[in-house]
Amino acid sequence: MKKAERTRQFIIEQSAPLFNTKGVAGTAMSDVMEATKMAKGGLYGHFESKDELSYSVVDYCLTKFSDCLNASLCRQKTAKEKLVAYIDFFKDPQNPLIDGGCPMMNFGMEADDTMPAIKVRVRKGIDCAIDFITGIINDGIKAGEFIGDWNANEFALKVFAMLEGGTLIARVKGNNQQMAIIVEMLKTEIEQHTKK
Amino acid sequence: MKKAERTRQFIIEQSAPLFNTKGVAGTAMSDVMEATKMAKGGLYGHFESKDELSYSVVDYCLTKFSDCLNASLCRQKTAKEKLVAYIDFFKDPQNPLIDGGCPMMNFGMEADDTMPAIKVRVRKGIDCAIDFITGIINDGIKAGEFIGDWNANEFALKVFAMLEGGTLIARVKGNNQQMAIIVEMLKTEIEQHTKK
DNA sequence: TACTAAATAGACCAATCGGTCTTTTTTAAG
DNA sequence: CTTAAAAAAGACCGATTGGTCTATTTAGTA
Repeated sequence: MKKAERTRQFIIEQSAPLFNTKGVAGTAMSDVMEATKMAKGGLYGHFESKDELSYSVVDYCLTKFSDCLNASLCRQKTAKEKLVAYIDFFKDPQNPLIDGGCPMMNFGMEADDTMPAIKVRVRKGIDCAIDFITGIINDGIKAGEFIGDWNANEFALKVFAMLEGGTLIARVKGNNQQMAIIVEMLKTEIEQHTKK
Repeated sequence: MKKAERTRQFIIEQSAPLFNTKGVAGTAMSDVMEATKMAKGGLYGHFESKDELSYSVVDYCLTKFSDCLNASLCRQKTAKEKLVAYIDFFKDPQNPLIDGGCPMMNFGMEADDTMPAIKVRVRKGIDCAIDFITGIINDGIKAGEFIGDWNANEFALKVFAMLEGGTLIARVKGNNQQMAIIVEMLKTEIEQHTKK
């Protein structure tokens, strides 16, 4: 990897927590300068605008999210274990993977009306997330772990929506009490659809 | 109501859609000037800072949300009808009560790490919302509409989390398909806990 | 080690930011 | 209608914004 490419990646990684906590509009290039200890000229040699940097940051956050999730899940063997691991991945919004919380919610809510380029990235992230859960459930049905008439799509959607809703509550309230209940409810529902 | 108070309210009402769509950081006082057709001096006669205006806007949005919800629910007689009406209130995130979508999610996500004064307001809003659902369910249990061993708190939390998660999905994807499924799932679960 | 190309620094820019203050206009009571 | 007070306008302020450009430093190769 060339020097330039390494530096570019370094800038993205240092900027990600900033954008994810303060938002795109709330993050100034002076913040990025401080976080990277680089001068303005250095930054603009790698990104032609703050917008372009923000797109790269969103891509990085979503990819990191997906990568870590995958890494966590591939340690599990059965579909049920994977499903539970997926849910547990969200259970502590106070200590998120990237400072600021879930990038899908952060960037999604900021971008929905005003930043189409970011909105489309988040949309793909959400689609991937739900499809991923659906896939695990269908695998479990095929493997005979789960009962056959479980609607994989519906439950995947329920899992994702409840986890994101729970993230909102936990972040705003500053504790994970409600999130813990949500996680328990989801696990109970998984148990009810597991063959004995 | 004095002139000053009317003007103050006018400024808040005109600003609410701005802050709710573009965010606090993304909304400039020049935007508020344009929306209200007022000059800077006029605005700062009613609010000592942009921050103070933003707090009033958040309060206004949450109050409007709560008021409209109450108005919608008090038209219903039974607890079940109220519960269904509550859910239906969220079913079309493409056409929200206030431009920009759900203020709890919009302001909550922007404020969670950086704006404690807004965060505390949203926290109260979320608590009220969940308590409100819990109350409806408990009323329904007492009235004999719902089965007795239904955990009101848990289901209230589920309703709120799924609706907020569904709002995120709908806003980012630009359609209500998933939200419609979520609404259906919730109604089905209500039906399952209704005495026949 | 010398040299060339890539990478970075930082002075600089116009535009915009949130906010102030004095002047002017509007309001409402007598 | 007069008048005193309230409300609004808009010129103005320093700070900060995103972004440019040239001089300088660094990196890699012959």
